[in-house]
Amino acid sequence: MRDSSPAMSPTTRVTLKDLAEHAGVSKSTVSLVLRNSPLVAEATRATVLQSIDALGYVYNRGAANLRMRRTQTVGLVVCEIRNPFYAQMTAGIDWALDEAGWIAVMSNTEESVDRQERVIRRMHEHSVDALILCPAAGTTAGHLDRVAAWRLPLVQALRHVGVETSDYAGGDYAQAVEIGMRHLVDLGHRRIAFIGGSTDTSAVVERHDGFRRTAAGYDLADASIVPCDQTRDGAARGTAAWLDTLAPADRPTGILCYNDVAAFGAMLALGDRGLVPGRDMAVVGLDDIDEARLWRPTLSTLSIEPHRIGAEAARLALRRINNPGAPIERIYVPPKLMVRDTSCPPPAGA
Amino acid sequence: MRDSSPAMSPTTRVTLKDLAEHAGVSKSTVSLVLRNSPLVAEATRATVLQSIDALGYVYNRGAANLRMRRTQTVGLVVCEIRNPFYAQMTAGIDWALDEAGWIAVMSNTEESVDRQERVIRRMHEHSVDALILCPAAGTTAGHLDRVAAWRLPLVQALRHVGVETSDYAGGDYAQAVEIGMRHLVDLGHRRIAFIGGSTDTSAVVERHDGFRRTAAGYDLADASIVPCDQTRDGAARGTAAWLDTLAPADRPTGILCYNDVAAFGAMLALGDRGLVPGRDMAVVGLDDIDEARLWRPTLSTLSIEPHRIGAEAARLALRRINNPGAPIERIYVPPKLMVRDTSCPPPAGA
DNA sequence: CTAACCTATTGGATCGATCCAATCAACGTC
DNA sequence: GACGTTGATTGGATCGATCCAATAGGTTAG
Repeated sequence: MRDSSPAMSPTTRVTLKDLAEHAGVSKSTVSLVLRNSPLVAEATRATVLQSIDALGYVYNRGAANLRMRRTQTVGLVVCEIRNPFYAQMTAGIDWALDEAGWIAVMSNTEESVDRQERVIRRMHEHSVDALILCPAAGTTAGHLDRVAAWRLPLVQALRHVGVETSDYAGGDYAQAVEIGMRHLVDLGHRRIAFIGGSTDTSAVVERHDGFRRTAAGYDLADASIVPCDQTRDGAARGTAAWLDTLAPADRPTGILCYNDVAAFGAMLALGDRGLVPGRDMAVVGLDDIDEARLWRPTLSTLSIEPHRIGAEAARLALRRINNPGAPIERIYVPPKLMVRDTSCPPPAGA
Repeated sequence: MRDSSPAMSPTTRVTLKDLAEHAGVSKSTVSLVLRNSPLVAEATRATVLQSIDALGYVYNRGAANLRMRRTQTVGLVVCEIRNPFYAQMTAGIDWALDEAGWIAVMSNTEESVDRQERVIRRMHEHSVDALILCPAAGTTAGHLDRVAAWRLPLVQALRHVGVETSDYAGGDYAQAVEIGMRHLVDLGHRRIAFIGGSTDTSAVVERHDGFRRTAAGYDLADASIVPCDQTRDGAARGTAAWLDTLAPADRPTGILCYNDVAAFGAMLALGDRGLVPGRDMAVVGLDDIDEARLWRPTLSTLSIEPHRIGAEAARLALRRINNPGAPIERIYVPPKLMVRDTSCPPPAGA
């Protein structure tokens, strides 16, 4: 729809007042039409709607926001958008906001707390109605007090620092480990190892504990944890060193890995020792990154569904905007098992 | 900094008027201090600054924007944020905007033109000062007319539909092909093939033409194009079928691929035929995705530097906001050659 | 005929900043 | 002592919407 009134001033925007004059009603009435209030008569509404597209009017949300104290925007602060995980989550948030007619003001912190503090303040200056935050590494609960003092609704996503004071949507890693373990047990494995995790961050502790707890519920011959860095190289070296300490008969028949990247590292080490993943040893990853289904052999893993987590986070944000006093809500999206090539029963000999 | 005035009303925000009363000056003066105008006396400025943090004042950009007709926001419309390429570009845009004190209103279109139209309008309603757009597949020049009619500054990034009417920042694919070719020639190769590209989209034509043009400049024994789908599987099948038609002596000694994903597919086909990439045949990709440096053998490729392209796009947007009448600017970021394991001279026999 | 009660519409105040012309104080000059 | 000049400050209009109390017309009831 091009602007059909060529006489219209090029520099200034068409306003509600212009519409009112053109339609021969008051600007209050025009405003009611814009918000499709049931108060206006059908005939009047039609006239106004005609004027709207005759003049090519565009709603000025900024002006409305000043009066309404609502911007229909949500601030989204991501710790690292280049990480496909967070990109997926971002897509999920954007999808859910778009459905509701909202839009996100976004910023990437690159894991810098300073930058995070800066953009959060900037977002508050822009009066976002809520904040969805993946806290940068090093964020403390104290940093979030400021947001609370502003009474700015906050939802943490995928990561959190203290889940007591704000809504949260994330993946259920403990359950993921549990499902992965059950999958291996169901395939007949009784000697299972967990590869990866050397620090004592919450992410590591959660998985190790999950592994130990689940292992205790089954009658296993072995359930050791191989601590190592959860990078490709770290897992490759860690797995290699550990395998070399074991007699073939003592080797586990299935391994569960900290994440998919670690799983690829572990598979490298297996390959070097002539062990074929999915035949000589079952391997299960965690995350379901793209490579998991694209490489050969395809990797069995647990999907954390970051897209869905993002959609849930957006839902929580909108909920809290509409009901600031609602009780804190925490959502742990259940993981989904993706069975692929590296799933197999224990080899016949074992 | 917690709010130090506990008596302050919890529901309403501190305004410039409150500051004025607290500091005993007029709101005009406070406004001047906020924009650090040289007009105010040093002593007055100090008093006002004290009041600012005594009351925990936060600037209301929405209100200012109504008067100034500037929001200090840029709309960012991405065709698919889950594609790491666009995620990188997004990070670059965000980085450059943050440096300048601006912020992005972001939305992902998932390649839907409808959704794109919707969010662009929404962004205009929010009065973004400029728009950075990676057009969704299927976008026509006509779609962009509306933006032009609104006089909303537009920058296209990474993709474009008609580069005549708006600023643009993207990668130089033709030059990338040229550099890749020269790299192979410098290594001693005289039989070179190009793998991938079956449609006649601009992206394919640009690369095929670049390949032919560059090939013509060298004295090569062979420079064939192997058209096939640029997916992993497509390139694997295409490469396999093509190799099987050739006598070993007629085989090229180096291949250049449509992109890294196609390169991985081609390497799969090579491996199946007992050819080791980086020893029996040189392979060069294009894009430099993460997998290129993470998998074994590591893949030589050309980096398109999407992060830098994003930063350039942001720069163009800010430039045009400040100078709407400036001439159209088009930026083609030069590709960077990443030499890795798959680079090698032709095998001794050839 | 008037009161009561809908339904549809409206004028003017308001949100929180900026902008501009006007004012005020202080000082030097003739 | 009147006047111009410079520097600092201010009141009030303004941006473009919403909100609210007021009102105009029309119908029905008593």
